[in-house]
Amino acid sequence: MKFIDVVLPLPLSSLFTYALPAELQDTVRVGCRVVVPFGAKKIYTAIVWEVHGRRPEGYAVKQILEVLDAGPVLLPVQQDFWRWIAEYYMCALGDVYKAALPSGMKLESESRVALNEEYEGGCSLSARELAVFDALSRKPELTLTQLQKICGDFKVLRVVKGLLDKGVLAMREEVKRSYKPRTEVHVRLAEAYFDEHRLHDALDGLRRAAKQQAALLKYLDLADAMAALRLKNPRMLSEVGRKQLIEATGVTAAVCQALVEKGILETYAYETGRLAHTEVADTIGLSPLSGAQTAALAQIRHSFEEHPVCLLHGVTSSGKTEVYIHLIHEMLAQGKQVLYLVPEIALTTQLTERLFRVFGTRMGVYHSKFPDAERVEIWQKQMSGAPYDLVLGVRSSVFLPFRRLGLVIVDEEHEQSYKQQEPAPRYHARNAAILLAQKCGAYTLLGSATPSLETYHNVRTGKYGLAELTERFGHVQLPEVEVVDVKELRRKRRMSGLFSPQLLAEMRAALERKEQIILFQNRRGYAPVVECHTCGWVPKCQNCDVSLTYHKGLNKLTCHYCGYTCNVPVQCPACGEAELRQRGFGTEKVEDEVRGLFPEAVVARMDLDTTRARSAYEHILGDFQAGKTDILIGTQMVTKGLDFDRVSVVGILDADAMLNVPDFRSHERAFQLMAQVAGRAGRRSRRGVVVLQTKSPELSVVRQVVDNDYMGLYAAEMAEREAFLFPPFCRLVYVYMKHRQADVLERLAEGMGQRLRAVLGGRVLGPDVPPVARIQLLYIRKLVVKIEPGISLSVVRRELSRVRQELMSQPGCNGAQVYFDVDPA
DNA sequence: AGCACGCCGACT
DNA sequence: GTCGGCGTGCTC
Repeated sequence: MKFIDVVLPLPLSSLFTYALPAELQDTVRVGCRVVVPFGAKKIYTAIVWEVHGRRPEGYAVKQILEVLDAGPVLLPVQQDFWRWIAEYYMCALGDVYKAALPSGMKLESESRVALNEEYEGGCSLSARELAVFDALSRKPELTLTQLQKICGDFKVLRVVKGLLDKGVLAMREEVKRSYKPRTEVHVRLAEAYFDEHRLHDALDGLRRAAKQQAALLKYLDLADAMAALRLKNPRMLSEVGRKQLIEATGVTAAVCQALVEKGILETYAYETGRLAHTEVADTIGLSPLSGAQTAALAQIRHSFEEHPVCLLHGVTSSGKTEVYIHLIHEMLAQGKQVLYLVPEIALTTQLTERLFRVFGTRMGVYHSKFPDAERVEIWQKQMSGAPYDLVLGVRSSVFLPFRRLGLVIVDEEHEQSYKQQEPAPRYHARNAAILLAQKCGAYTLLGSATPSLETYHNVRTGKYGLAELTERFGHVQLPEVEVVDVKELRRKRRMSGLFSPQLLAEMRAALERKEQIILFQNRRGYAPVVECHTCGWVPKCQNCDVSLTYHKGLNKLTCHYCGYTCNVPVQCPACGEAELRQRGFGTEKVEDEVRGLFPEAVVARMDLDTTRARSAYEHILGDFQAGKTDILIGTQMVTKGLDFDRVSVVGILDADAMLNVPDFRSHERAFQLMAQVAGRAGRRSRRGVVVLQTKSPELSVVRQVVDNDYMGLYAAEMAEREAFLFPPFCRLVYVYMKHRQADVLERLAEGMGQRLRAVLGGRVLGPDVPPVARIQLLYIRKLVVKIEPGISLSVVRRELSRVRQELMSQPGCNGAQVYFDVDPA
């Protein structure tokens, strides 16, 4: 008897054991997907983790229902990788499974209910039961979700159960296959005609049907049929699409249909797949590198001789991409595969097209905005004998299978979007990629103009190698950064709304020269806070502990945490006065003012609100690149990896909004954002200008942005981090606790803090009330655990898990959530 | 995560 | 009295 241990797509850390029916003993292998029953009624797609012969004791083992794959969908190294993620980031293996596979590969069951045909009536039904009965009389079968929608005013499940007991209803579980291969109708010669004589007879018989005869001849031609016929081997026929045949013959579909009805040809479904097959016509070779780029490439190669990880530190617009391309080219020449990671928001057509021109169909793109079916096919292709050699992808593409991984590139390695926040696994794709590469014997190249302190620290301590690009491509100068003291100007009443005279002058000059402008404000909406002029009342979200943001376009107040939306009150509910005023500003207000100040300019705004639609992002960028837009206003979306040749002015409207974030990384992040957006300015012909508006021009970060002084920032920040013990001088684990009731949470958090301090002492700080203390009706508390070097992280993790277990098993903790964020971003 | 079982308030 | 609410614990 054989048994399998499987992973389920649930937040459960243990494996579950199932029995294999005798006929499946040999087909099931580690890494295959199987369908299993779980609990009273659910059915899940599980992954086979181990096949063994040990009968478990203490419970009745269930059998698996189905095997979905002939071979594994997962490589052994990925099993290792999943296990590492689960352990390191302190989550269940099932969480990793959920994040790793595209959802089309995880079928799940859904309950469907219908009237029981054997039911003969006679039961007296309650009003609710009648409602369910009526709904099912009209439709033959409904899912529980559909039924709930129809009978919205009560909990449908309980009623259904009652009716099941009475025999009125029947219920079944249906496994829905969400992934369907894309097919095309193809035609082939029917088997009966696979004989030259019979075929001749058939052709003769079509003498009076010239078009059918022509079509059949055309088919034989397209299918390369003669050789196949001679060797009597139907498998040698080439694939012929029905549409292809009709078009090539120049006839209507009816002609083809007639041949099918005569039984000469037959149709079948041919799986085409969704991935692009077309070879790119103008696949062009590599662009020659500049001297600096060549040197950087040599540094990288050299560095890889000693370190598996190398940082490419290159100023903005220094042409890092071209260096990557040459390196990728070398790797592919060695028969290796390359994974090229980019932040969520940087997957632009610009980059994709450039890579596509060089690597053509050897490259695949893995993006969460693409249809899931496409991601399924990329996964399948990676497991097949002819995988993509290069995958350009976002965070989750570290989970794709690679058999010959030689290099991982993590572009913009400092980007926060590499860290998954919610849900578990809260992994960092850069660090996960480094580990994956290590497991595969591959190299990792990290690229950034503004590396994270952690990475640069690793360079300094000799853990990572370093390559540098210190000049911009084509010797374009870095822009001049002009700092403007907004506080001073306000006092002198010289600000025009959000704009300083300096910024306005630069904008006017740029517009006159037909050059473009980028305005950066890292906050969306019109105003983040609305306030009663008289009593100071502020509208808050009813689910979260945050003020509501005013959106002028919608004329609504919305919560940026839960999406709650309401109308703007006509008068203050606290004091009855009618005058509400706005505090702070977002991109929408910037747009409003710009349109007022420059009515003749073409203005576009790019933030979460204007890029909801799939293609909006590309439209806005495309128009800007084509020069159709004069002024682009945006959040951090405008700071990423784009090269615009016509941008001569960048305005940073409110640096303080970034600098005042209560987080130990706020200055590092503000520097990164400002340096990146400043890097958008600068043309070949003339030096660009950045106007940096702030109320605190004296801050050293501001100085460092002006001087583009990364090393200055690094030194200053490292001193702070060392003095106050923050990464990279220690590791952090945040313990988050959430509960609907504030008092229960308070007790839980205190208990957790005390118990943790008992084992970890002063390394445990808090519990604290985080800046947003309540989200979606859940109150939040946070403990910070600082782990200095030399302390075993695995020991700490074990203690953390133990204490959570202990505390959660105490009564009164019902409904509480406790989770860990390891290496928080 | 779901889902069943089990224990207490407002209704036929 | 029961229907229906939610707290508790298990799922191979």
